[in-house]
Amino acid sequence: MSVRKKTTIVDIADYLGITPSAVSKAFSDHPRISAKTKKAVFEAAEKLGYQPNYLATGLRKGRSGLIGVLVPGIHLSFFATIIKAMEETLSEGGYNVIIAQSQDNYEKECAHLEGFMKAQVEGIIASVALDTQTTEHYRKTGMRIPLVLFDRTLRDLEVSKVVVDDYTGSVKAIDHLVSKGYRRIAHIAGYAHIEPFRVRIQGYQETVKKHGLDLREEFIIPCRLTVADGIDIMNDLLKLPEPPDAIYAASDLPAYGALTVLKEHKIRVPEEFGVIGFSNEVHTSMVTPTISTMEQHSENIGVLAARSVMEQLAHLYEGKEYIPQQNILTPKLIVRESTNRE
Amino acid sequence: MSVRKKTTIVDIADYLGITPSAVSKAFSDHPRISAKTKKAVFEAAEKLGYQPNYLATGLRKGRSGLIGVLVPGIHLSFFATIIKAMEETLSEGGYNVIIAQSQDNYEKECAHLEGFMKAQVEGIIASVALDTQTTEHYRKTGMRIPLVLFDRTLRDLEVSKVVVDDYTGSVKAIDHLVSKGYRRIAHIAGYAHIEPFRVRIQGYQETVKKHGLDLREEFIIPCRLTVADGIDIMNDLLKLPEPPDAIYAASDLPAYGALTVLKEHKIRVPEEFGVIGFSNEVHTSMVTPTISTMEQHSENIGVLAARSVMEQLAHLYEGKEYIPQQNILTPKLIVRESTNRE
DNA sequence: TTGTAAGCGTTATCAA
DNA sequence: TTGATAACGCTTACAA
Repeated sequence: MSVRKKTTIVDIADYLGITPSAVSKAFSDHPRISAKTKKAVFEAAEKLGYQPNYLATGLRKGRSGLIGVLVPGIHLSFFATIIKAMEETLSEGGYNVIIAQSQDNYEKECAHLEGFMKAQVEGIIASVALDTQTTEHYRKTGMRIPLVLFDRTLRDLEVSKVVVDDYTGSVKAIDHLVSKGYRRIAHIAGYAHIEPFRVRIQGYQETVKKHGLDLREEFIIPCRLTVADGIDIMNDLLKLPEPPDAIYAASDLPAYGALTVLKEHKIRVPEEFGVIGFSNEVHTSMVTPTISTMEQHSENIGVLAARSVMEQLAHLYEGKEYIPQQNILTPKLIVRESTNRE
Repeated sequence: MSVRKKTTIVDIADYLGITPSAVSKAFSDHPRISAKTKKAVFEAAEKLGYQPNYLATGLRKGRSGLIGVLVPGIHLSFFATIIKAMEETLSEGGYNVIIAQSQDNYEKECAHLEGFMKAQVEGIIASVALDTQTTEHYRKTGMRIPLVLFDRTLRDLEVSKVVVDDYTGSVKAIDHLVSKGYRRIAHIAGYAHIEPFRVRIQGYQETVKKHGLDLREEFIIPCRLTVADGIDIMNDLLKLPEPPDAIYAASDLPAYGALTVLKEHKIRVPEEFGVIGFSNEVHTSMVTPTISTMEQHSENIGVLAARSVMEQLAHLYEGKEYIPQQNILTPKLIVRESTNRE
């Protein structure tokens, strides 16, 4: 743990009897520096254990090489998978990734956004907290540096977005349930102020109507989409005078919760009751019965969002204008046991 | 996306007709600066939308405020949970977290370690890649800045570590299986050059011997601990002239893989065959039958590792020596259906 | 209580 | 082809 001083370009310069500026040029492969000097510099760097100091470079160039990634929480496999892909893509692009979690809390979201700005991140990729009702903080940062929102986006914010086509997702889910003969379909929903959940609800409503089924108020239950929520809601639904015969959950977690309740009540899935989730979380293919769901291509989302910031940055540094882009992925229905009857 | 210039302390100084140094002192709550000036500075900062530039501060103070976290992959819920806790703890301590993934690849591990040094991280928390057979790169970084290894540690590296008592974990797992009457226990193992896996193997061997059961070479199968590995290995085991009647897997992923094979073969779990995993991954409590496992307290690991770097850093900046610490957590047996017979 | 000035490690501009 | 110099934004002795 010795705090021996780091070697700098000055050390290399002294060592070789040249100036720091020559060394700097050698490293950046400046055209007007002799091959001989370059070689000498590289060797000296190796020998002295030189590591460039990104803080200094960043300060001088006005570029930190940092991208901030803000998500509700890393423990959710959906976000974990996306971050994994983002980190890989950004890292290949030469960026370092700094990560923060809002824990679905608005204040934390603001604080971390500020922290990112202080750290001089060049761009931000974010998925908004459930508690967030206002767009101001994102608008402010989006005006200063490239901002890409994914999955949990805000409707009236004109920034680049990477989302799945949630409307189509709902349509596919409901169409599927109906094709399997389910008629009284309830929706365990997310909060409508967050884009994807609003759209999923809308898709659910319109598709249910399309099939001529009646649209019941009590069949749409917004929640925080946890396993516990799924359990509570399913219990409540079963107590209704006319309970549903299927649920479409906006996330796989409450879908699983609902499933456990059905099992407890010895209601056979899929024979008597259908269950479909959203996201294709790992557990959906592991549980019994396996849960039908919508694949969201999380890896893709990560890669696209990462590319999107990097593109914006590239444009910016070339002095070009950058127009916010929408990347919309089509979700894919994955039929598993929980709906596959007949 | 306007690139309007950022406001600096100079802007604030000019605005107030004072000097940048006074502004700087006001922000750092310097004792010898008037309350009036401080107030004026804060108001001006607010008004002008000032954000301190951490690159500049970092360069000047020789502290970046960055901690590097290097893990094999974020998608594994074990690591995701740990990172979640780390980020929260470090963020409370005023640090930003930069994340990188080795993808269990030695070269990537080295590259990211170097990247961290260039980014001037103040400390590093890491869990080593499966492919890593040498300690040199970690030793080198550990000599320059505080390094904390967790879970996947290296034996002959004297740095701070946060691990679970893997030996005890094995003992508890085997004792439990034996108490349930299983006698021919196989071990789906990790690679022995990584500490926790070596120790788990050792614990397995000695406990099996302790119970007077015979220790078969073909009952210890090292692998990369994926679901697929679990499937392949279970298939192979069933082909043995004398197959095992239980498996103890060093991870919950292959444990699940093995389980699917057993189900396919209509071998009843736990009646005819016992399965126990390690880590208490989410899926273990969701699948049928639920899988017995060892709780590793991943959140705790994250918090402890985070605190450990911060402590080392604190000591360092106070000029004190810091002695590497070992944090050893005791794993807890979680009995579920997959072993709970009789 | 505040100002002056140097410096953290790099790079860009200009001059040699 | 290389060197001198200033600057990026901030902190910190030291001076006033």
